[in-house]
Amino acid sequence: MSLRQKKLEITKKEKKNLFIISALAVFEEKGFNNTRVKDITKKAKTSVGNFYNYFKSKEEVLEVIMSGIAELMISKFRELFIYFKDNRIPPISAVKKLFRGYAKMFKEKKETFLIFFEQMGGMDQKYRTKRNEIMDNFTDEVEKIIIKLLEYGARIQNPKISARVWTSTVLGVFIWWIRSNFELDEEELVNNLTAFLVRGTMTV
Amino acid sequence: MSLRQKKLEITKKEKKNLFIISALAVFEEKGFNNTRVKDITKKAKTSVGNFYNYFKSKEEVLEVIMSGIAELMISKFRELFIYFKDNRIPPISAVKKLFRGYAKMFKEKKETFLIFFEQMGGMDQKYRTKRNEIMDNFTDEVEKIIIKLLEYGARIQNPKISARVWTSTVLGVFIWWIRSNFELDEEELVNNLTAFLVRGTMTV
Amino acid sequence: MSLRQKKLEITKKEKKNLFIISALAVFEEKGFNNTRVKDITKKAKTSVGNFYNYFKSKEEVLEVIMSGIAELMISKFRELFIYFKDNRIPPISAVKKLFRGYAKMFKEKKETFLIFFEQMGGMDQKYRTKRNEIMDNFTDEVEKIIIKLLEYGARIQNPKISARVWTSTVLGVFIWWIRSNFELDEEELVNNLTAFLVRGTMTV
Amino acid sequence: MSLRQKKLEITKKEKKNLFIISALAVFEEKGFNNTRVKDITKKAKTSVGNFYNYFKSKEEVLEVIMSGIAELMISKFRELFIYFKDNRIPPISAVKKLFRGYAKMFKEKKETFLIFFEQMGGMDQKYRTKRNEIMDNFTDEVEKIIIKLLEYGARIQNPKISARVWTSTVLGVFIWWIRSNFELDEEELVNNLTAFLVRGTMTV
DNA sequence: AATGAATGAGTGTTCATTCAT
DNA sequence: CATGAATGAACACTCATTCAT
Repeated sequence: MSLRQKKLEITKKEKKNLFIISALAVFEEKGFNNTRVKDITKKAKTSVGNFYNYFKSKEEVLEVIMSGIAELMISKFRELFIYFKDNRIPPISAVKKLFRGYAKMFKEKKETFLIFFEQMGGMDQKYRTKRNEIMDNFTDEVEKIIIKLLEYGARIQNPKISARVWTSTVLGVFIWWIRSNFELDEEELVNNLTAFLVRGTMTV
Repeated sequence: MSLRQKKLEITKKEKKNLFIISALAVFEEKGFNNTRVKDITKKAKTSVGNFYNYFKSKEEVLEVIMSGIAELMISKFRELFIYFKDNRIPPISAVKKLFRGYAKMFKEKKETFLIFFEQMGGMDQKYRTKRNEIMDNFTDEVEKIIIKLLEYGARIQNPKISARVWTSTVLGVFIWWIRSNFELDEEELVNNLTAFLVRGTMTV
Repeated sequence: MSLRQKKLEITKKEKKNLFIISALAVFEEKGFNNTRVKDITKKAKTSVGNFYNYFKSKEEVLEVIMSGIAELMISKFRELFIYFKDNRIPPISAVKKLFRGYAKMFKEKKETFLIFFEQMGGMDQKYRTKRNEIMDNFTDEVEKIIIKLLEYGARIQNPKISARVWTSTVLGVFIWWIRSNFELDEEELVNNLTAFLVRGTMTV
Repeated sequence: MSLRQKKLEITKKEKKNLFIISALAVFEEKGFNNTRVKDITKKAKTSVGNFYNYFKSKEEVLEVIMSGIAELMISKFRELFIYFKDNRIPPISAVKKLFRGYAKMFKEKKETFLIFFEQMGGMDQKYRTKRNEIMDNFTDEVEKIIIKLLEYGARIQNPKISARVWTSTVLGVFIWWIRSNFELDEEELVNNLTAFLVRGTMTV
């Protein structure tokens, strides 16, 4: 690949990204179904036709966004799960660190998460299935935390249910936090969530 | 009003209900945006035109459904909150009774709740706002439980956040339960949820 | 035909007439195309279905109305043309008498005439043709006046054109009179119209 | 604005005009209400969707046409009224010149005028009101002729009525002329009309 | 690559007419 | 005769996608 080609490649990627960012903003405002391709291109300050030089359909943008989410949620998790492996960090602190990492991520990608959690269900079967898959995968990962916690306390709950509770709680609370425009102090939120989930899961 | 008119009135209400039930089933399957009025009338075994004798638009059915949900969630809550006022019932039992009541309701109205939680966000601003209002109202009610619980234990959490945690957890878990086709045993779900939330909220 | 049958016949005719009157009122207000059968039956205080016991279509009412107009215009003309045959009445007075008769008729049947002149053209080919036929027939009759007048003065105009001028003028002015809600005094209108048309047609 | 943009601008105006011309032809044939947007685009050899790149509704084409008419009638009048101001031209000749100008205009814009006079009444309240306004404005202008004529003869008529008579007569006769497919010789029509109206209005 | 006019299948809604009661 | 719910064909308008420039 020549230097010239590489440059073009980069510009192309940047342009594609611009479309994604524009799409996210509009989807968030109007919802996927009520967003016109023209709305996206207007925000990206280009023409409708040009959009189709980068994506083969309106749905494709969404798919790109969604794949990003799926990957992000899992990779972030793995990145943060490392704290649980470090025996010098008590598990509660590890949970806190994990939640702090997630809080940061939600803050940065708020539109993406809003679309994922609020809108994806309203699309069609295909997306609902995809969404549930992503949630299930995430719940599987979360189960690892539960198991780690159990090494420190007596289990009293079905770990599957616990994991589901964690997922529902964390995501539900973070989404509410986004919607409230991050009104509540991040540290307070993280502390409460940690205390709540850890205490709910463990017993003395 | 004559007897004949009364009868007609009843039939009309039943017919309207049939449309609502049919609409619910199709919305759940295809999503609101991908549902054609024809799909609804086909399921109701009648003609497209006739639909418009009962509703002035496709959106109106949704609005009727949504108003029903809002009312149902709150009225059910008030009906079940009575247990907290009876001093002979320990609060944990009261919570369990409440969850049992909700489990029953979610089971009966599963399509309605799926549409409410999964699809309403994907529609437009109007519906998102409405959904958030309903959730906020519900959270306000839930706060009453938290306050009741606090009479029995030491508060360690912001009750607003606690209420939000309860709402997110309960709804998230029940929706998952619906989607899993009620795989998990109801009693186990109720017990786990209760233990989790009560323990998470209270401290000895 | 038995007495009972005769009575029924009468009631039927009256009912039909009620529909026609109601239709006229609504057509005049909303225009034929924007009138719903329901509007007509509402005004007639009966049900949609019942309308079809008397007319086989919405168009049929219009046709009945139009036939009435055609007949009325010509029969009125013949009734009033009698003055021209009475040699004791000077032609100018005869014209005045004719216009007075027409003024009365337009006043009584204002809705009918408004529909005929203002709306019939906007319907389809069929009605435009019908309307033109009616106008042409009427113009043919009017030519008889021109000819009578010519016996009293020198002709300077093509009598076909004169007749057309008379028709256009008389109908145009009367329609304007109806629309202005008969603001102008009837006698003044008749006098002016007469002076105008007679003088325009005749020469000393 | 670049050269390219200017060219596009011109093409766009031409295209819009093509739609108007096509619409006129179809409206005239089928009537506004019986014209399908598809009929218009078929005549313009383009697609339904494209129509909506130029007009926001079927009604808008009509409105554009109507505004054109209103303007045309008045501007033509003002253009031709100049003859009345030139004292070397006798008023009868001025009237003739004016009618000649109108005859030409009616010939060129026959579809437009047919739609205006024959169909506009059958639409709804809005259009009837608009039509009457246009007619009233025109009648106001016509009154100026009457007043000019009065400088040459004795007034015997209410000038308001006279103006209305002129409007009704001229328009009625010209419309009939259009419908008869311009059978009658233009010069004869103009002469007759002039003689008729001038003589009807003036007195020795 | 960029533009925006052109395409046309698709959908909510209306309403004349029918029909069971 | 009367009622008004039921029918379904018809139509205005939308918008993702294509294509000529």
